[in-house]
Amino acid sequence: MVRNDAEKLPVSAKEIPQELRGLRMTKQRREVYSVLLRNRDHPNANEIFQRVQKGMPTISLATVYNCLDALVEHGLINQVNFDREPSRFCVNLAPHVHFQDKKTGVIHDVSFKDGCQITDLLDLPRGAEVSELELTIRGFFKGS
Amino acid sequence: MVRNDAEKLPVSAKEIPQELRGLRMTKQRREVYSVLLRNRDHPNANEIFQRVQKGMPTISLATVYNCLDALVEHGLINQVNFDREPSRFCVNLAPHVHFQDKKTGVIHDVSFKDGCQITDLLDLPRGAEVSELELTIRGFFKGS
DNA sequence: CTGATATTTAGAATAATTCTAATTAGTCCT
DNA sequence: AGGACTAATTAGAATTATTCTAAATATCAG
Repeated sequence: MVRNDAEKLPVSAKEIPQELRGLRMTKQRREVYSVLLRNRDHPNANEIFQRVQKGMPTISLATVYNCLDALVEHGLINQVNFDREPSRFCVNLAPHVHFQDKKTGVIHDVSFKDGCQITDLLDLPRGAEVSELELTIRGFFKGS
Repeated sequence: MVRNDAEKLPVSAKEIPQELRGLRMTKQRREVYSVLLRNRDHPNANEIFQRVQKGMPTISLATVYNCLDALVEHGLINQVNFDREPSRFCVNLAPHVHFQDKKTGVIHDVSFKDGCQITDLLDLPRGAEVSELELTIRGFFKGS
């Protein structure tokens, strides 16, 4: 699910304060979060674990999962699922969806054209109120 | 991923021919498929297994997975993923997306308003050609 | 019928994630 | 600062959906 959020993001580890949205920024959470800020390629938990280990060799994979959960819970990151692949994580809080290049596996953030609401296109059942929406797209790049 | 497909569906087991879209209809595949036709509540593999077992007590869970794979491969059913929950399966081949009621867990098929293309609303990267698209929505029903 | 191929089966294996219980770190008093 | 609470981290075990393996069975082509 992707949230709509106008708040300014830290761009580097140094800008991450002691506490963010009520979440205590422990050393481990800061490290996980800053790995996501540094390289926005939608890594999965294991990839994040490997990257964090470089600067913090004693961290455990369980902690990475705990940190990711906490960051997701507090709305600092989004969890992205493509089918049943391992979940990926994303710091982009602006409303967007995901396009995966089937050739390279690379995931692109895709934003909405101005003033567009996906739900306007749908025949939602009467009375249905949307609280989470996830759109994932796969495809190729023309002539590649 | 949900396909666009105007072909008429069998409504019951009796109508399922020997072969469908090049897929040999073995006893097990027919049974799995007819369970999906009978009760269109988006069951997962294990639920399908339990239902099929009633009429075919010797079937194995691995076979249910094999049959579901074959049916998906041949475009007879769709696989539906909500986050990291077990995959669910759906015989509705018309273009549609899924809305899950967070209160009851019930999944509703949601169709598009006439002439609407989701991808028209998106700023897709230059040259991107969509081949699969999955949209899942969760929410509540007003006043419930 | 006979051999070739495809499917089914039971059970083991895999892999992402979660859980458990013990340790460590951080916070809040006074 | 010291002591008591609480929260977070850790290693490793457990869980669970799914896939794999190898043997048995069914189906098809000639």
